Amino acid sequence: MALHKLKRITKRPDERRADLIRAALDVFADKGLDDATVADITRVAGVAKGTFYLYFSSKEHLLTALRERFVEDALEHAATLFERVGKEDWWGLVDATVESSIDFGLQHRDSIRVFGREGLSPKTKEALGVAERKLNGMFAAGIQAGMAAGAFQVADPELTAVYLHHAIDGALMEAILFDEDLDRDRLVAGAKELAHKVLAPAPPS
Amino acid sequence: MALHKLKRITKRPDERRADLIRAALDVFADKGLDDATVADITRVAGVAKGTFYLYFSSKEHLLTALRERFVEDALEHAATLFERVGKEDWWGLVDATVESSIDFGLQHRDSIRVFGREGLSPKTKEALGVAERKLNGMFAAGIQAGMAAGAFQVADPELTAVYLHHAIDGALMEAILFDEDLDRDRLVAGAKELAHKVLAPAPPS
Amino acid sequence: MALHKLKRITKRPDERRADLIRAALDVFADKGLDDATVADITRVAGVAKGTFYLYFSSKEHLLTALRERFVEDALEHAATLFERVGKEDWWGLVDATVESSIDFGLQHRDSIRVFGREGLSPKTKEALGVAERKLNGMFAAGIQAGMAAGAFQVADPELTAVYLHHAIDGALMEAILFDEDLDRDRLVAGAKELAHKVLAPAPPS
Amino acid sequence: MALHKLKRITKRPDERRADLIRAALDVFADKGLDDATVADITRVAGVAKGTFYLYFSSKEHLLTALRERFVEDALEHAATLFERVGKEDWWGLVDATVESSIDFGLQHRDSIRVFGREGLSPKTKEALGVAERKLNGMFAAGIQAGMAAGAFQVADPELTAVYLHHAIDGALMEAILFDEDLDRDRLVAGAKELAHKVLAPAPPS
DNA sequence: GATGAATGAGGCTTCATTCAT
DNA sequence: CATGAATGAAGCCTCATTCAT
Repeated sequence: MALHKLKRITKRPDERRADLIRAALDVFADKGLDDATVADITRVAGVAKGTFYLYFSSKEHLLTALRERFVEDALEHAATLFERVGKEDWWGLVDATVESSIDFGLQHRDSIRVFGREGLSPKTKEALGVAERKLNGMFAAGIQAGMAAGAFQVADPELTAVYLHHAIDGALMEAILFDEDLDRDRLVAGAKELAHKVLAPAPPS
Repeated sequence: MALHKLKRITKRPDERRADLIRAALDVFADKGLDDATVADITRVAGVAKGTFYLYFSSKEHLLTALRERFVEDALEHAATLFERVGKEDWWGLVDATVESSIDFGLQHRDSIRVFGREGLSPKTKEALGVAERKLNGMFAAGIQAGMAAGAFQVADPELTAVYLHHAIDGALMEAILFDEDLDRDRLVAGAKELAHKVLAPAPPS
Repeated sequence: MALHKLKRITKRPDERRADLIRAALDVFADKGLDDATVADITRVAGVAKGTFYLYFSSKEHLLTALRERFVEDALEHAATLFERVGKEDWWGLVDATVESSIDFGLQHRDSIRVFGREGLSPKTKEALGVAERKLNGMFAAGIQAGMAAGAFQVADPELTAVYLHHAIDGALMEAILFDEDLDRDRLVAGAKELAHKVLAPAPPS
Repeated sequence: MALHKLKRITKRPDERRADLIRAALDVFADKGLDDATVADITRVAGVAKGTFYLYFSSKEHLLTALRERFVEDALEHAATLFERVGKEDWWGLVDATVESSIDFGLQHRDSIRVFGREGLSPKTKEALGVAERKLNGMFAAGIQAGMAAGAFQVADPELTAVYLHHAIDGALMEAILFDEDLDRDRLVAGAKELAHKVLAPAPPS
């Protein structure tokens, strides 16, 4: 009678869940949010299709979970940086922010691959747009603080925050997506130079 | 109540085709490439589903056609700018390039909404990646020419091209996608300032 | 205003109709009844799609027309042969029947290609089945007449008619469908030999 | 009244697969290869439409599977017969071959109904044509062996194989398709008589 | 917990037929 | 008479989700 269903490994729920998330990130990065199927994910995770629904109530919920985790991480990271505003040397802060942002991106390449790309698609506009705006707000506030302190000088702090953010983010994403072996240090050095030039007060000319 | 069968209207093929392209761009921008259905497009275009296939052999082919048209336009636009390199005042050229790029983006908001967003997704990576690289190459070449002429000074011209490109592109896209009423002039002024600061030789300090 | 719709040739209705029938036979033979589209037919016939419906009220009707014409021809051909029964030498009649049948098939290869093949499919079962039975009946009657006259001798005249009919028909069809250059004389000689052996009285042993 | 959602029944894959094949053969026989829809098949099999694709990747693949199975069976059957060539009494062999062929056809009436009919249509020409030719080759070889042994005598062994094959096959198919109650023994007796007469050496006359 | 067979809504595409020009 | 753009029903196939084991 016994059909000998071999492999029927039971794992701790959080492990299983982690497996599935890892697999999902993999597959999403590889095929895109829409082309990735639940079957793809479970295959990569090495579980049966039904198992997916033991951990996530739908594909959409998994996405939301992933997105939220990523957004939280990003905001937390930004908050950590922001806390240092005013407490230390402005240019050191700029360097630290730039470097830390790039490293944050590199540490989260998986999520970046997924959300950076389709982060602006209609479905996720709302979700990520808000976070994006918060980030921009924090950076803009930092710039303004630096201006108030006489360290920086830009005509339009908010817009500058947006430009710097997209410069670094966009380049990072391009590097992650296309460069097989991207040069982290080159990226960092370039971004620092960029930020310095942009934020520096105009020479007395 | 019944708004059925509003009598069949025949149009010249190029008009119908244009209708469909307009509708497609609309719908794609609205729902995203994958969530947009052929039925959505034909509904917006005011034709029957079968009519779509009189003009495009598949949803995929329409996408390709749209993408190619957009890429061609963008490359042509860049080529036009590039032709002016070396023939005129460098800073005037920078301003013109920045302004023209933003205006190009605004004129093509529809395509930007569609391709800017999902332009880096796995399915279109190949297609748009190549064009992106060409654009970057042209901008980098322009920067190098300016450096050779002693007008600009940057440590890493290629990377600078990438950063500037993404700064302007990203900000433009964000503006197009989120700002109900985006301020073109503010965007242009900010981008000019950005480019000037980034490309200007360091002051003798 | 005038769009200069060039080619708008008007032909005599019967010519047009003949063109369409020729084209249809071609296309049906080439792609099969179901895979052949009305568009295929009109393209081959060199007319617009709408024109088809000026001459046939539907694809089905065209098929019916074709089928009927073919069946009529076949029955008439058989009737002609049958009229000679009893009026002449039995073996000469056999030879003439065999030869004439093969030649009839070769002259109608187009129809054979179409109807021989799908003639037994559910849709046409009724239509061609009846004709087939009539033909068999006539051949069987001929054989019985020959037996009554002492010329032939078979155990089961009806079944023999069926066997002979399929032998010749099947081989002919196979030749038409697969043999690039089928040897009509070889086919005829073989069929005559076959018929003679089958109908000849058993030797006194 | 409502016969909806009769609770989902899970079966062993091979059973389900067999159900679907049975249903497919039924439906194909009933409506023809092209007019049969996947929905027809699943309705007869008593499953949802999607279930079909759990077992066959497309309608076309199912057809291929069915066809291959049938061709294999037929070739194997012929091979079995052919092995006996030369090892036993020639006329006994003829009788056995004829009888076995008819019985094979009757056992496979389902497939015959489907493939016999549309076996020569353009789409399957290639697939079945090759097998047909192989079969003919084997029968021709058998006849030639019998001639070499002095048992048979025909002018054109290859052509004779073709004629005999089509005589029996065609009659069998006609019987299967049209005769509600076909008389197997009559068919066998007639075919034996036919084969004997055709293969027998001419009387010294 | 885990499995994977089963489901069915919904998307893409074809093509016989219609109809305004 | 002739055209060919337009229609929409109908077929194939995918995949998120459910459920019996």
